[in-house]
Amino acid sequence: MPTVRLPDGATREFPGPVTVAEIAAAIGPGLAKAALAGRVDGKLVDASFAVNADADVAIVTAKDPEGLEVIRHSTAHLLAYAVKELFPDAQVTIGPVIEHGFYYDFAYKRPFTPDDLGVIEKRMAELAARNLPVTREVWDRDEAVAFFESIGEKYKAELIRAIPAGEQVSLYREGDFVDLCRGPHVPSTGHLKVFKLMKLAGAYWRGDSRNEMLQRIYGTAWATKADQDAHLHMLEEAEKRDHRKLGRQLDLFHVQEEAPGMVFWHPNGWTIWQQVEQYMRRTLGMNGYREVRTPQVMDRVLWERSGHWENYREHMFTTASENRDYAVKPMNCPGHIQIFNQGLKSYRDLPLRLAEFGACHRNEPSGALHGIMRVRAFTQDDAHIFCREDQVQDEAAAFIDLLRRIYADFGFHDILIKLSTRPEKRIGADEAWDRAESALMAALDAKQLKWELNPGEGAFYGPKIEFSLQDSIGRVWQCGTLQLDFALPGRLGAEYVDEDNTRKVPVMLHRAILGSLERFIGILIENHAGALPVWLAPVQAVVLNISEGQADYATHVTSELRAAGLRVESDLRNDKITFKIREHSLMKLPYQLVVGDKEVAAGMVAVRVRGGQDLGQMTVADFIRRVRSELPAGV
RNA sequence: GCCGCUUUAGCUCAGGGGUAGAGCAACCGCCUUGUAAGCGGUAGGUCGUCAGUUCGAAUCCGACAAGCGGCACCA
Repeated sequence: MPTVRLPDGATREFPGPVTVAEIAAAIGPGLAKAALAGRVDGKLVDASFAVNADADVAIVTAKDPEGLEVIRHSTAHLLAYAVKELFPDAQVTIGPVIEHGFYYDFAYKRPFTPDDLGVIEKRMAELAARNLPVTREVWDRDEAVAFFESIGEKYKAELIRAIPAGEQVSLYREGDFVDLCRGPHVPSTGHLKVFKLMKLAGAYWRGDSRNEMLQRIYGTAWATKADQDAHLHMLEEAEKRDHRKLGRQLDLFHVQEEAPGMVFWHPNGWTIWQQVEQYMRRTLGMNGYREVRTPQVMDRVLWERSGHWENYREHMFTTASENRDYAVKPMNCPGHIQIFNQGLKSYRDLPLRLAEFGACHRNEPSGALHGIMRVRAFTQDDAHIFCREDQVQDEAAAFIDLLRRIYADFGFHDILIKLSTRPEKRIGADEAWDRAESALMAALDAKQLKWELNPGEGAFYGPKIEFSLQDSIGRVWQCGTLQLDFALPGRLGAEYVDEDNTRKVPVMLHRAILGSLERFIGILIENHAGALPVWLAPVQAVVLNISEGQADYATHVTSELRAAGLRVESDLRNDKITFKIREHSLMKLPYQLVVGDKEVAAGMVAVRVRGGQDLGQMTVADFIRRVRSELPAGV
């Protein structure tokens, strides 16, 4: 006589064992139809799961987040079913739920084509329309291995073999298709109504590049058509923000075949860069950093001492001259240590903060390159803080404050923080790791910041904090980093004289806020969809004359604004004002200043804001005040 | 690096074994213009590169390169 307690607190008694589906039916026919799965004492189960003792039970429908997951998971199975029907000798592997959908990896003798995708999707729709029941079976592990081997599914057999012997495994059957799966799944394929296959890709078996490559099919699935349409619409919007597309449209930069992974910055793009760099330079200067510059190319011997030659050789561009080998720097730290090493340092010199807009080259694998986000030549807002161990916490705290102020100036307020602690392979004594990790934690906790622990993910030379920001469409970008380094200063011979007149090796903090400027500017472009805030916009305003008669006045206004430090162009072309406005609107300029005979007579400008709002006439001085009022406090 | 796809005019793209097409941009005229495209004309490409099949290749085959989507990588 199980008593079932529902989420609203109501209880119901049943005469004997009762399935989740039956409970739903007892509550109402609408819920019975909508029931996809159940939650029994917190555990997600199939609708067919029998409750035979008192329990908390919730009916899971497409409206619940778990329900949507079940739909996506079952749609992945439906995909595998359709593929097996169409391509019987394809082998199935895994098909998990991911954000917005699912994927399924197959092994097949020939690549799937985009045409196949359409055929598969059609078959999926047919199988869904047949509303085939999806049933759960429990098998003995060894029998399951034997079964999958007998039907030629060697990947599945391998997966099950990894499960401890003697355990039972669950299989799900729909029509002629049987798959190993933990479940739960929808009760029948008819619940799978809204899905779309999105793309084909290669993926390594078990995620290991030493293994063979499988073919992955990505799909999206939703509870309602409207949800899916909204998702597809969001993808279109994201595509419009693509920095590669906007980079061309707004004439910011280009890349070309002869320099893969390296950016040609055009005047507009370089202006953005300069705004970012100069802002960072000012801000670092106000926060106790000294800027330096170190060589691009240094002798192999130095890279051998730093350990790079041994560990990161494939990622370094090298060159040779007069029997000497050189490498183009992939990082700035060895160079900064050379500067630290010039002249004996005292503990009184610490902390010493050396900053560099360091142009680095890393020979990234060709497949990793992506627009200006992942490149081979990039510039970091890099700095290294040399300090005593007892200064780490204060330095970390000051860095976190600085980082948050800078992100806020760029309009990013949602920051995600992860602390990565000692990995298995590491150098340095455990006591040093204890102290370093707790110093970083203390610095975070002192700010009352929320952070996540990433155990074992630190660098071999020290723990680190990673800072990610969230953009206007919710995407997360890891930009900032703070890494403790116990190793490199010692390797490269850095030391200082401490209070007790003994020589000690300083602790070094590697830190960056924006990360790579290339990538950060890419993020800014996508975040703002190209419509950069006034302080970053390459051209802040354009002065447009209506007809030739106002050309002199327009030129005069332009030079007045430039004298005030604004980035202003004039457009005196002999075109209709509507045409010129359209062009500059497409270029996403923050302001367009229209001057006709009325403005000349009044000594004013008619101000049009990006987006179309007409502010009417104002004086040039008022316009300058308005623009200045829009700059962030830190700029 | 691996799998798949793509590469035609400055841009966006159509075409497809018989020596290339549109729109926009550019250039030249006309129009002197009031808040997102005025009108007319001209010019522009050895169809990514190399090699093959063919009487003939931008088109078919192959190699390479770059880009794109993933995977792996991201010190």
